Amino acid sequence: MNSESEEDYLKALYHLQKESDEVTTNSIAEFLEMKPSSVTEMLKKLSEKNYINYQKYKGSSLSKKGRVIALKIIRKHRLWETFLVDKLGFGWGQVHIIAEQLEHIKSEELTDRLESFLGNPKYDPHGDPIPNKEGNIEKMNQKVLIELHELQKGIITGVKKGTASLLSYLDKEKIKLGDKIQVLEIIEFDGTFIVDINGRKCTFSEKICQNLLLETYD
Amino acid sequence: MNSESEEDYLKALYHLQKESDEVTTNSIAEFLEMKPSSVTEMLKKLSEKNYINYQKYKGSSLSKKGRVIALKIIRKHRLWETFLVDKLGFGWGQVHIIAEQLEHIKSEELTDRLESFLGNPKYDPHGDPIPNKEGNIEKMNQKVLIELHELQKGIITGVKKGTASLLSYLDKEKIKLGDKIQVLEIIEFDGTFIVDINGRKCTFSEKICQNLLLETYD
DNA sequence: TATATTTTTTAGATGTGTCTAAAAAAATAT
DNA sequence: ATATTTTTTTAGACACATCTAAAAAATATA
Repeated sequence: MNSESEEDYLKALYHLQKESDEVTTNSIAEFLEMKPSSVTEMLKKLSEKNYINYQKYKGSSLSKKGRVIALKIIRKHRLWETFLVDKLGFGWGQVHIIAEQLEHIKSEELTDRLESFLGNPKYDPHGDPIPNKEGNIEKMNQKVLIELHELQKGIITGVKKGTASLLSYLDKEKIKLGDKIQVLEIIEFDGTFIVDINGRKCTFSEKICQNLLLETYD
Repeated sequence: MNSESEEDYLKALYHLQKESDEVTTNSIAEFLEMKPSSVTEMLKKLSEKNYINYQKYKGSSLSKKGRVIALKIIRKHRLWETFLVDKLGFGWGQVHIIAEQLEHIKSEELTDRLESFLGNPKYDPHGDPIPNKEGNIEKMNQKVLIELHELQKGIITGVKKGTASLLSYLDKEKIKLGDKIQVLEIIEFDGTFIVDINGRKCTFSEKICQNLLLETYD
């Protein structure tokens, strides 16, 4: 049986791994809002359990076993989000925190029954694919920043074709591929996005938002 | 914010208090399957937080504040049980363990939405009353042992009128009012109940079951 | 390449909730 | 009324997951 903490780390690994195959200790720490030393501790434990491949000072990555566990958590998260929105009438922005608790409830039968109660949905309310019982998931779907709603989170994965200049702008602003981003506010008047990047507040024009690609996560 | 552990203790206090007003440290330990020393520790903490009245070597009892918290947990537990049975098609015996996890999910809005999604039920699938948002609950409903189903749990609260002799029988068997009981198996052939009392296996004839009163709990 | 900086790990501390063993208080029996 | 037993508490230990501060390794820079 795995602790909630372990599950959170595996989920983090999964999301961060979509960006680059080897995940750094610091990026996990930042993602989970923890200190790198705490992450190291946990990485040792997860490695011990053969959930991840980890070598001191090198990065870490999920093992097959670890990925299956991560996908089971993500499956539960997305099913619960679907339940909260479809059945209980919650709004998009509200379901995150609650689903983060519900995803740790342990009962395979519960998950399966929930799935069929929801009509075997293929996508959650944000359009992200729901892994199946076996831990298979549709290829990740990249989104344009402008499609995100308030409070949604993602990882920067690239820019639209022909906008390399945007990359250099981001470079100047010390924003890199793989950075974690959360939409804080969308100004209705001009479509400006106020986002949080690595704890720093940033303002993006509508044009930037139309060209910045990211992978959302829950 | 209270920990799951604190919530479990308050809930235990609530259930045990239905039997006698002052609850002993040992009875809590037995109820929660923990060592008395651990219970003492927690009682000190809960007392510190003004959730219980506690005096060394005397018993403990819920404060008004503590009772409200306990009832909120019980409310959630019974709503989730209703969800599991009514919406997901679980059987009676299966929902306990799952609801014990779900009852700790923290979101008032979730609880309230769930309640209205379920059609504002007044009773859970076992017939136990569901406390309302304000923490009011219908007078506890005492049941006859024979009404219980397999795996259901209760606390012995008395015997039917005119069966004082049953009490002396129970006395001989070292079974007292306030003892925790769980139905392990019901023999269809003759209606015999095999139950667990304080970790000890016991067999009750149908006649005994018709006369033994208890308060069920989840 | 030598030095400085950043990243990662180690060492040791803390808080929570549990345990065991022993001491203290209360209840029971002689 | 005293001795015995039971209950409850205290004292000290441990596991878990976190932290801070310092050391070690890797990376970047001059």
